Amino acid sequence: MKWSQTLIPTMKEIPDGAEIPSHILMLRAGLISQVMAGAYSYLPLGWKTLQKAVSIVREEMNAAGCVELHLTALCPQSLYERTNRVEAFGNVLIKTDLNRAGKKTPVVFCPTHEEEITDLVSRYISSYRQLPITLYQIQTKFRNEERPKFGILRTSEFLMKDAYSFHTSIESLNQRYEAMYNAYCRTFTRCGLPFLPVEAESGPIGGDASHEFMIPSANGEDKVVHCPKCGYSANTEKAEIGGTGPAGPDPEAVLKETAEIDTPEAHTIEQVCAFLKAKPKKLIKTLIYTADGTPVAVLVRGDHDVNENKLRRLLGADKLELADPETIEKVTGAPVGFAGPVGMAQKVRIVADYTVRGMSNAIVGANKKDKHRVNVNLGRDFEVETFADLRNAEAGDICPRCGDTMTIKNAIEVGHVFKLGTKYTKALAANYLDETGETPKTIIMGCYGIGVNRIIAGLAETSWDDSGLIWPVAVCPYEVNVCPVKVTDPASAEAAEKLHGELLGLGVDVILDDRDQRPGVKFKDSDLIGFPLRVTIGAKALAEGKVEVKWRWEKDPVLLPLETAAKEIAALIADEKAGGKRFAEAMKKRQNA
RNA sequence: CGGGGCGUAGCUCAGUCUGGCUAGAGCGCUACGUUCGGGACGUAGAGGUCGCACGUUCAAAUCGUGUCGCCCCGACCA
Repeated sequence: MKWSQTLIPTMKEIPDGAEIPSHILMLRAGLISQVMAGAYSYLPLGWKTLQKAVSIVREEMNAAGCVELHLTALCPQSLYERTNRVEAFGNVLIKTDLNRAGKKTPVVFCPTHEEEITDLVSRYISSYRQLPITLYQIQTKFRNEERPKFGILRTSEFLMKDAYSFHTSIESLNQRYEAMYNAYCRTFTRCGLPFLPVEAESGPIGGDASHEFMIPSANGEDKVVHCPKCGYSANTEKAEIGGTGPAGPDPEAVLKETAEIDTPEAHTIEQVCAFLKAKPKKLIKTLIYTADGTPVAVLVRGDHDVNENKLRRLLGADKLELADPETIEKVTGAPVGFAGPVGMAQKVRIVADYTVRGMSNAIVGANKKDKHRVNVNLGRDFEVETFADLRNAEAGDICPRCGDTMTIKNAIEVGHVFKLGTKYTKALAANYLDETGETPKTIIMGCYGIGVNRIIAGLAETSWDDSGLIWPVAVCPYEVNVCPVKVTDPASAEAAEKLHGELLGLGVDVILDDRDQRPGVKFKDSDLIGFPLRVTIGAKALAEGKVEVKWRWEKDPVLLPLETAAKEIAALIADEKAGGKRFAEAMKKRQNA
């Protein structure tokens, strides 16, 4: 490809509104262009890069024995009603009506495809002989994000590889799950991404049934808990906290007289702290939940957050939600914001996080409007039915596996593997007959997603320097940029054309910067876009029959003889494309620096 | 949905507080010339309903009300 014949609108300045590296650099390098909040067009360079990620994903899926198909992006809403997901998705689901002959058909833009694929399977698969099977597609997904942000990291329209496996047994599902897990590791490794598989909240089957693949990055929206010693990694919804916390309050602590005090208009932790000049750590947060309709009081330390998944498990509840204001008023006798555990045990069950056991002279709501109670102590002033790990993990918490201290870092989620069980197959009657040919059985299902755009965004977010982006050969706009310093010099132009042609013939993805621009402009653009390899053709070296070859992440070029340059470059590229070792090493160096 | 910020040339922005002549700069773009190994220079040009609507005023980019859009923080996120 010749530069002058494609569209590469690079920018010198930081576009208004872009704040994080991947967003700024992808816009500046002319890879993407914003259409509206949460929707970006892929320009030629961006599209090429994305397609390379798509190819790697496809190759690995095929190698793992998955079968590609293509479902529709539009789907009748009735299908989502059968799985109750119109309500579950709520505002995230983008709905519209098809108007045909004056009759309206409600349809949705698919935010995912469990419904469609399961419906398909229910119609075409009916025998154990057809199972197991794993079907996948690479499709645009639509989700009405309340707040799209960070360029292409969070958009309303995005490309997803979604795979679904169907089984007759848990063993078969487990096998497939492991195969997919490994395929994901290979995929992200090939893409040059520094990924971290973490345990995620598991589905109805329980156990280690779900993993997310994360790219550690300061601008990631998710938080992962990581133990540097044993490698335990989990997202914050899932992360267990080691140990059972303190056995009781500090024995040295002097238990003070409890008292009720006025705290007018202070109904948040923040307001109470400001009013009493106390730290959130001194407060016990009392939250009223309803578990399958029954109210329950949950206590955590003021600076902690309740983990609803842990709470749900402890209570064994199907439906768990924060109680509405009327229920809270009925249970506590006070408006929202003044709940406390004193005297509440008679009314509802009280459960508490382990940390609460170690608190003394705490501040709690007084169950009266505009009143709190200070110097409250466990055992003397209130009782708790059950202590458990009920909060989100924090940096410094104890690792549940090895007992060491854990850290927390931000990360971008690029993939998710999940054991679904029979949630959708049951709802959509996807059944099969086994060897006995008797009662139909429900198919067991797994699902596996990769956010393909996020592979690109993840690379752009983690791989750049002051001059611009730095792509690995496996995922890049063009592998080689042939850059004649002066196109008006016939010898240079001719040599560049020749090399460009030879590289094309050798299967190298090459672009020729044939623009009549000053060298500075061409070099800056080349670095900004981040082509892995640049071949500079200048008059001086050319006079000796040489060209300069430089990796984007290296400082100095290497001189190669023009006659053999094409072959040598093609070999270099093939080698780096297969292993990505040079890129990985350079990335490690940058991260350490 | 709450809080904050911003809409002026293709891009980045000044001008708005304190209303007033033909609305500006840099980059980019067009033409010509000089340049040519890390974002050159000169000359001449093209390019704007100042987001939109209504209002106040002799007069609105500037003031008021409304509305639309974009960005950030928070809430939400199978």
